[in-house]
Amino acid sequence: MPVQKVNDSSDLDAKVPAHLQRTAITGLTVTSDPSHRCVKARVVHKGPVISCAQKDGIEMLRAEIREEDLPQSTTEHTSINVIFFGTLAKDFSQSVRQGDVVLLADFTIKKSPSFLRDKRHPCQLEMDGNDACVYVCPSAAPSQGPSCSEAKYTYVPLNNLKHKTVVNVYGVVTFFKQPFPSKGSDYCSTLKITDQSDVKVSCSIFSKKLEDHPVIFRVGDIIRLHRFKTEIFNDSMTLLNTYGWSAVTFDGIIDSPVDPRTSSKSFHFGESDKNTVQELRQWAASQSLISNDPTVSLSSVHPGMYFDLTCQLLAKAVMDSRCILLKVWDGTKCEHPLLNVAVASDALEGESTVAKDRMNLTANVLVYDNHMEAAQDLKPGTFLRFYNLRSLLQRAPDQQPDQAEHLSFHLHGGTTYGRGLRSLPAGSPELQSLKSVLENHVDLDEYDEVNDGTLLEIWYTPPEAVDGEADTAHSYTVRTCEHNTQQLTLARVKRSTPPLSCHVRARVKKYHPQQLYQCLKLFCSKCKTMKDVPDDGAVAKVFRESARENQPCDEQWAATSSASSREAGRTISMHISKDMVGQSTHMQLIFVEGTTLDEICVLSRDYKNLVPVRSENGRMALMDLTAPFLFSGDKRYYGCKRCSLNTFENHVFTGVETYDGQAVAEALGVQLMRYGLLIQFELDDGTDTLEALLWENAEKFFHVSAVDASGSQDLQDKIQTIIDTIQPPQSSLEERPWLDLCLSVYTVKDNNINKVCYQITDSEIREE
DNA sequence: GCTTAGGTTTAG
Repeated sequence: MPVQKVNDSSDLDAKVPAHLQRTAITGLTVTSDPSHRCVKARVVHKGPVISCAQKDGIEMLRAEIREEDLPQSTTEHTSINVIFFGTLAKDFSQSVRQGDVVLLADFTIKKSPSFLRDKRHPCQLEMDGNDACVYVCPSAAPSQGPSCSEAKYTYVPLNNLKHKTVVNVYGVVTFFKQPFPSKGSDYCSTLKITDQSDVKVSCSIFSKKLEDHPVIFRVGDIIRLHRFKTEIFNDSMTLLNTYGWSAVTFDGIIDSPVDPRTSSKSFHFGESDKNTVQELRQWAASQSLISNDPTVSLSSVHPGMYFDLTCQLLAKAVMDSRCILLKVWDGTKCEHPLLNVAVASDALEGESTVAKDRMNLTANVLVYDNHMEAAQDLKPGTFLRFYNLRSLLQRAPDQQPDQAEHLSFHLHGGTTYGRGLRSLPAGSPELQSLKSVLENHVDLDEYDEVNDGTLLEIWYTPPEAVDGEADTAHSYTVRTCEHNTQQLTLARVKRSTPPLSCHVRARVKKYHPQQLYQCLKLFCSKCKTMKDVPDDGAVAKVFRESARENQPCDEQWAATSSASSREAGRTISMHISKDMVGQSTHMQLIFVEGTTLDEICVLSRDYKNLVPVRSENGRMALMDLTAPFLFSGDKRYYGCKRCSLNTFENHVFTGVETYDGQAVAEALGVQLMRYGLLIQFELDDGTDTLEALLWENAEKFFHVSAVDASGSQDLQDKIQTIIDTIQPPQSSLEERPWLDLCLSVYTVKDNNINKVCYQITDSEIREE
């Protein structure tokens, strides 16, 4: 039943239903039977509508009413607190002003929890929206309070606080701790605020509900406190929240929108508040408290610092009962190598950080003890801020003494210096610059995709027993990774869930291809096509077909010389750009037409860079891309048939000192296919066997460049020699050397079926 | 229902 209005105080008496009996406030006791009673009194205080923490956030409002028709002698317990709940609280807030006379019926009588403090009345009245009824007679004299329905608040400057009063204040936060569990029943926020008076006041806020605590992001935020009581502690004025309190915060950035941050559903906020906030922002900007901001980006972190870090969560993992790992970034590159922390892949929640790890962008933050509670709730993608984060140089357990130490980050237990963390809403104005930095890194995801063969996540698990010999015997390979992961048996690796990275020690049981020249592959980084290097028979056929019935082409830009071949009717032509005439043959890019494969091979002994071409309606065109598009000394460069445009746009290479496959490919509209080495090893460590690819890491593994190997028998022999060492012909498995390998376990989609693959990464042949 | 904290560094 809503609040009902009457025009005159005497009408209130008329409204009293016949069955109700008017009762004096002074006479109310806890044992009074409330039924059939009503009270009539003047509203002397009306509080704001607040949400009641103890009653599941139900709206409530507290008012104080005073009995007026009293004998002179009566002075005790003349006023009483009334609590309105639910819709009645809101209705009362809107319809009743301080100074109005009200008639209340169908209340319940409870013991007053604040009687010892306010000495008002041993009881309080509680009015529930469903049953209770309120009649109000608006006061004729508006002088009792402001004309608006909301009470107007006055704010006391911090240098004018008087002991034992309840006040409203505004201030700039100069220190704060995130809410932490007190030794009592509540969470406690402690903060220090200041204002234009330059007086600093400490403040403690107790509340069971975390969400009721002030939402402070950084020093410099503006805070408004309502109904805080003043107390002297250690000769200093302090503020403590008291019944009906509220806290509202704003960011301290000048000219940013004045957006109140609060969990309170109903709070007063008007034009004068806006002004106060803006004045405090202006004043704070001139104070040193802002310039002492401890916020630091990853790019300027140094070892041993305590600092605040604003960042985005990429992934997280619980390490043990007292530690949780948060992998974060802020888009800036750290000057010091960053420590990667070992994690069980099935315990890691969030995206892969491989690409960012490689670029030294991922900070691994170990969050301890009391901070785990806040860290556990964070979802990957969330923006967050660490307060009083510690950076330390650390040596990874398997790290060589001569390698640079890595930077680790610890959010130690405890709350001193405001140590803690909290999430930041994505729309927060102070996140805008961070977000634009992160957006500049979108290409990283593509990078990740290209390198999906090394979806490296670090694996941590107690090692299984590996047989003694394997543990200590000399290894023919050495791992070059810097992460710290335990060595696993192959059996354990096969039981694991990808993606993960691990260390294994195994022998080569078999390898494929047995004909090693077949391990040389061509790979298109654009469409990911991989193919064998065409054999000479196939290439020779393309040359023969192009040369047949070929009429030399005629291009304005080219100087051409032609000669008859041994075969009747076939002309061999060589074209060079006219502005290159007279240059050394090593500096010239020569377009060759009408030759056989054998002939261009002979020519390439004397001419460094040859592009085989044919004529198409008199114009120069590239040959079918089964053939190389460039012969450069011993090397042949191939283009991707799918991705090349063959635009032949820029045949002019003026001033180019050296040609490489990439530069020529770009000029001709060809998508270069890169050389790679691909070998599959069947590994065996006695517990199990598995097929591991050597692909992305193959050049490092053999210390051989694939493109160089393509034109060098010596380098191909070198690869053969290495293979013959790790798997000597006719040897038994036991005779073969052990290999220490870093292994990446990942899945690929093959015909829509997820297939687990193993790839050897970060491992090299030991060069004695 | 009352108390809690009251800034000042973990030690992984």
